[in-house]
Amino acid sequence: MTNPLILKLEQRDRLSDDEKKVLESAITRVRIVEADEDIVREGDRPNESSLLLDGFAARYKIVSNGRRQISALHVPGDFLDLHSFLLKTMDHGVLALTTCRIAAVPHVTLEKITDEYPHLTRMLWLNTLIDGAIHREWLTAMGRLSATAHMAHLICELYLRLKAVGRAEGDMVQLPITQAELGDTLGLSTVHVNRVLQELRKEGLIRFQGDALTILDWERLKKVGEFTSTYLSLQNEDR
Amino acid sequence: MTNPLILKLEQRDRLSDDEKKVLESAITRVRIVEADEDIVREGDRPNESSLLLDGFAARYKIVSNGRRQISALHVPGDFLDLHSFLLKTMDHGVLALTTCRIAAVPHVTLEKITDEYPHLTRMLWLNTLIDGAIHREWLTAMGRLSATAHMAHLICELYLRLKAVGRAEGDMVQLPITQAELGDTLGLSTVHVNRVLQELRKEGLIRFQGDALTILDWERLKKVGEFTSTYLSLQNEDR
DNA sequence: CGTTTTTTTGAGACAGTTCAAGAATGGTGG
DNA sequence: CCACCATTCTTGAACTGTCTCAAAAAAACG
Repeated sequence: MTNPLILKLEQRDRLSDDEKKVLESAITRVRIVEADEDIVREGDRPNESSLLLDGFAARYKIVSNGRRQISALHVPGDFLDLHSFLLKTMDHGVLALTTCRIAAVPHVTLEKITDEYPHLTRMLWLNTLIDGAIHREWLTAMGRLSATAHMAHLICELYLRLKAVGRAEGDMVQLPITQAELGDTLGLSTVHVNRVLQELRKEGLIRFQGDALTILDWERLKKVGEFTSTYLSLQNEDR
Repeated sequence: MTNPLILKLEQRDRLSDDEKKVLESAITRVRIVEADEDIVREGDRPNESSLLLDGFAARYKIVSNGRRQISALHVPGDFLDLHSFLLKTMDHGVLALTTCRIAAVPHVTLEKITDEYPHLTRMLWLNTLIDGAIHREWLTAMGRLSATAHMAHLICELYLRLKAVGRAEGDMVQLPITQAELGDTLGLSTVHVNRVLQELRKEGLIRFQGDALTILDWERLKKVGEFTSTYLSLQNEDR
């Protein structure tokens, strides 16, 4: 099975065989993290970055009253904390939402890549820029969309991101995320998440039973969520 | 007057004289953009990135009902769209909030830097990573803090960012931003922004008359806004 | 100084929250 | 493979933070 990071990057630009080899060999070890365990903790100063090979993970912060905000949801092929290479101190924790298979890429290796492989460096930089673009999109959805639109938007995004790494089966994706976790992502209460999902179901836009999320009406879902995929940079071009 | 970008980066790591020279000479032209004008538009594919030398600017998106969300506020020394170097297509617009002095850095020059100056490349990458860290912090504030706490948080952040590029005079900074713009930043209505500001004033935390924002009680303001500055990466270390 | 923009105030409306409890699911050990 | 326990989902009802609309006061601008 091919490395989902390479799959992800090759969607955005061509990688040379040499670059792919460098990426493959950048991985020192692969570990398993069980659901609900921390992968990295806020305040940590990692000397390696974690690449998600399998499973779902989330970046999160806890605020004073114990409430939690998820600032990113991650699917296979995503780096969970590539930014710790240069930011040094983690400004948030990263949590496994399901059992996760995680590859470690030492920061010394990343430094070497920046010294010797300019194009590959740009591709890794791009990877973090896409994270940023998603953050901006979430900010807009959170600040200016209704709860229902926001949820529709998130579903559109996750569907496309999963599809882009080969994790969609037709209109269906496995999305093992609880409504409480969705609430922490959207900044909503669990109760309201439940009502919003019911609305999307009643409208015939999605089916969501167990972990199986099915898109029933893509066009209308996109419209409800005011979704345009530009920010995901799914275009292949010279970078 | 020294380039505020160099001031900003030197706060995070040492720059060699050579690197500083490269940065200085990366600028092709400087232009003035008047308040309320677009600096870059959503959908643009710029072949240069804009560096803010003077003034205030904002990244924003417009949603269907005409409402606007500001996803970033920029102060001198900030790149407004360094990410367009690799993302290619702008996923948001950038607007001048005041008269702005803007330097253009061609993408071909940035490409050359990534080819030849690894450490400088990492510093530019870092710059975009800090943008991302701010996005995450805003997401948390927006999703899980009260309007008052969110406002206090934003004020703490802007004060520190302005101070970091030498734009604070003691406890005071010039902040020429309207309450409507603050609302678009926080995801609030103008009316509510007004009430929240009154509360912060009544509590003796800030003074805000005209454009002059004064921090009257930093410790208490930080506490109200649940503010910790880690995410701004104000530490000088090897990157 | 008149005009526009921004700030401030009041009052009613509503989207989303909280609390509480019951129903459905899913995983686990015997 | 079933029975049990824990988690997750669902529902109802009261509550509240923030919004909307509208209009006056103040400030900024040319």
